[in-house]
Amino acid sequence: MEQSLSSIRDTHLGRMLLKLERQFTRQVLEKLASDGITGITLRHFVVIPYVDDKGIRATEIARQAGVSKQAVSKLIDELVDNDYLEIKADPADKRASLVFISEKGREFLQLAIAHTKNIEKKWATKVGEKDFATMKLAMRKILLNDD
Amino acid sequence: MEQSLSSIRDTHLGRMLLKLERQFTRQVLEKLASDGITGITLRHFVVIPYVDDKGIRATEIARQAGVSKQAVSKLIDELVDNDYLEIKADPADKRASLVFISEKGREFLQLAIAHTKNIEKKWATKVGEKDFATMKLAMRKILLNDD
DNA sequence: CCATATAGTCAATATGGTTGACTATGTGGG
DNA sequence: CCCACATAGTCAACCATATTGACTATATGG
Repeated sequence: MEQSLSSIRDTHLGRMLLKLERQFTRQVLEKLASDGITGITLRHFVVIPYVDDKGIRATEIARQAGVSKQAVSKLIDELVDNDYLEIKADPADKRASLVFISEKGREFLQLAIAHTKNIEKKWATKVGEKDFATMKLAMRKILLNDD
Repeated sequence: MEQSLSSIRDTHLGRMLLKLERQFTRQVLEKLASDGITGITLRHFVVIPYVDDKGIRATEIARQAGVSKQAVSKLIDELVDNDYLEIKADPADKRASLVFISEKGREFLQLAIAHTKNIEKKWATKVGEKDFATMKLAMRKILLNDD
């Protein structure tokens, strides 16, 4: 039993995933904070990756991201309040708005991507480039076709 | 920019970690639910791995797990209510209680460990045993010595 | 034996999400 | 043409999970 408990504590995959995610998130946010980026957290990345230059509806983001439209609506509001996104009326549908990324949003994205890559690089150094690449590929494969 | 956005969407490490963790958690909980296990969720695993046969104090779990003692206290209460844990007065300190795992708790643990291993096995099959092992080892290494 | 630290609880608050009800607008079939 | 029904988005209520602060009871070292 002791054996079982300690094996859960040390190598339980679920907890490792959780801890790594928190660590990664925290480090990215710290870097962004030191750039003076405010009013944004990583939860906003539920929305951001779905925004493109053609404009997208809140409902569409909600559907694709798998969260409620109310949650997406709130995230968009916050991002608009901080000038990272812009919304325009959808000419094709008076009920809808289209979400676009702003200039400030693009700048923020460049920073976020750079920090993300730096932290990945740091981690890659810890475990070796090759094994790190294997790890990421394995993760992607699992996500690609798991029930 | 499109390139950047889509690269974030598809391979951003933070989101992969988050999604994998949720997927793993959900699957374990589904399995446990189909065993008739109730009143327990994976957040209780913040507490469970620290319980051993010698008994442990709530405060000590909180310290080691890095969460508030209030949060741990609530988790323990729930686990005790559902008979997965037992608490006894600490003979050495009248302020304190010691947390032990119950018989029901041991049975639950066996199931949880089995399901965890099965899901890991399923994932290992998807990416290959060798790469899966590399992935887990890499994750452990990163957790071991990251700031 | 008192000053201070510690174990644990209760309450208030923060955060981040959900579901439900609603308004306004769009759309397809009689 | 228009009505029934679907859809975009908002507002409000609620829920889950954690935090911090204030408190009580007990321990302990100078």
